Amino acid sequence: MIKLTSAEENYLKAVYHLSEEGKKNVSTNDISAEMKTKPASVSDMLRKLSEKQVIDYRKYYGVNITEEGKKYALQVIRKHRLWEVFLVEKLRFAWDEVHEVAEELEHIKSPILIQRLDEFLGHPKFDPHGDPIPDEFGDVKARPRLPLNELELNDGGQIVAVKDSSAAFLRYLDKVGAYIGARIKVLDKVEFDGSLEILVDNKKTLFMSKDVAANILVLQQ
Amino acid sequence: MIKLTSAEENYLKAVYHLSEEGKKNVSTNDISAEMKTKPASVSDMLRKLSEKQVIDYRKYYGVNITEEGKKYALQVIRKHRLWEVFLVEKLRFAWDEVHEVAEELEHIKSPILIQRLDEFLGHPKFDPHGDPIPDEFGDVKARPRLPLNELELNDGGQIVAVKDSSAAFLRYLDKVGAYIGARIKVLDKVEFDGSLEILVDNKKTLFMSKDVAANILVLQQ
DNA sequence: ATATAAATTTAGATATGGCTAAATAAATAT
DNA sequence: ATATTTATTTAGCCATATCTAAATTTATAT
Ligand SMILES: [Mn+2]
Ligand SMILES: [Mn+2]
Ligand SMILES: [Mn+2]
Ligand SMILES: [Mn+2]
Repeated sequence: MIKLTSAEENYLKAVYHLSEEGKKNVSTNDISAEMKTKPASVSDMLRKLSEKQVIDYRKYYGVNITEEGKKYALQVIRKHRLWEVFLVEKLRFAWDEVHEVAEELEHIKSPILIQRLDEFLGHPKFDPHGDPIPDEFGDVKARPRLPLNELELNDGGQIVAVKDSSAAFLRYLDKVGAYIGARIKVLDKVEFDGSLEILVDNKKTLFMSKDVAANILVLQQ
Repeated sequence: MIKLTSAEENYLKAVYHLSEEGKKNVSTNDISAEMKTKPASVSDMLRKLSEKQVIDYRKYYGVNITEEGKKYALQVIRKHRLWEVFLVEKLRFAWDEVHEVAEELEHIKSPILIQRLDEFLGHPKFDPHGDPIPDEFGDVKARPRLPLNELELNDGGQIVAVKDSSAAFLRYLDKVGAYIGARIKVLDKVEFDGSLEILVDNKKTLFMSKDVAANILVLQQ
């Protein structure tokens, strides 16, 4: 069992997330952008992660996460999302306030702590942003979901997650009344700029840009 | 508002605790023992804490915590003890399992987190080891308490805290059935070695060494 | 095919926090 | 009063994690 520092865990998580977005060889620059550090720092870290065999690294050609690496990444993600649930469900945090704190809490090293927290929360399956919580073995129950902007005219569905978890985006959703669980229907798609008119809960309509819609994930129904 | 690193917070807490034990000028070696680091590392850290004005430091003559330093130390202690309560009350940790995890959790930086945690726990006044939890202003409600070995023959009282919070000591107390809240009475004091015979909850008697008794704090009644 | 641009890595610096060994100051004993 | 012991500090080293600037490799355009 290798040990990872908090910084290593953060980088590994970034590599995992970027890998999930389809990319085969995750690039130094992509990681640098994700981590808000300089490419030079990334190169250094990749060497370390490679030595610990949680990533496959070929200089100049990007990295791929290993099976072993995935396990570690998924445990950190599990902790992150369980803590987010705790903050929202038990401490009445808003969903736009949890990310940064969870970013710290996810590094607390205590197997019993996370097991008990999971129990205490009633084994939640999704975090406040609709993202699935891996189980203790790293298994993830993925729901089929697609960006709202990819729905066709008159398609209906339910908001199940957000892609962007930034406070700015989440507060915007709060303001316009979009939330996880909301039933939606596409009333109009503007050809010119891809913006949409959406019916929410059969009650009110909502106009949103394509950019906003692309960050709202729906289960088509 | 200065910022302290986790390491600085740990050292400052150590200085605070040693100061509370009466000592005027806390020595480098005492801190070194408390922190389980080498005296050379302590000297280095004292310079840093002194620059941040949370301690008064005169080389070779030991340190004293400043008023400003006390405030910071008490906030870390507050967080430590609140997390301990959380672990025991909500996550069913045993009182001998919480210290190390709280040692990490106490460094999470989020004012709202600790305020909400306090609320969630119902504003507890004492931690699982009977130690008082400072309020948000750093005020501590101290209970009068003295080591059990200082009680006289036939004196009675109630266990209100433990001095040593090590797992070994706490598990020993569990084993013999001593706990916080227990009513006790001194049935015998052995002159030879200072060991005691104690009546617990008017039910069973208990023999303990002077060393053990010195780490049990009672409210005399 | 070569020149240029972009991406990436390396080199060298800084900051934190730890260590050992050597130097120095203070305390103690003769 | 001086020598010895103990406590403390300083110097120099290592590891982690970041940075900037320079070097190098790969990709792109002409
Ligand atoms: Mn993190
Ligand atoms: Mn989330
Ligand atoms: Mn700590
Ligand atoms: Mn405690």
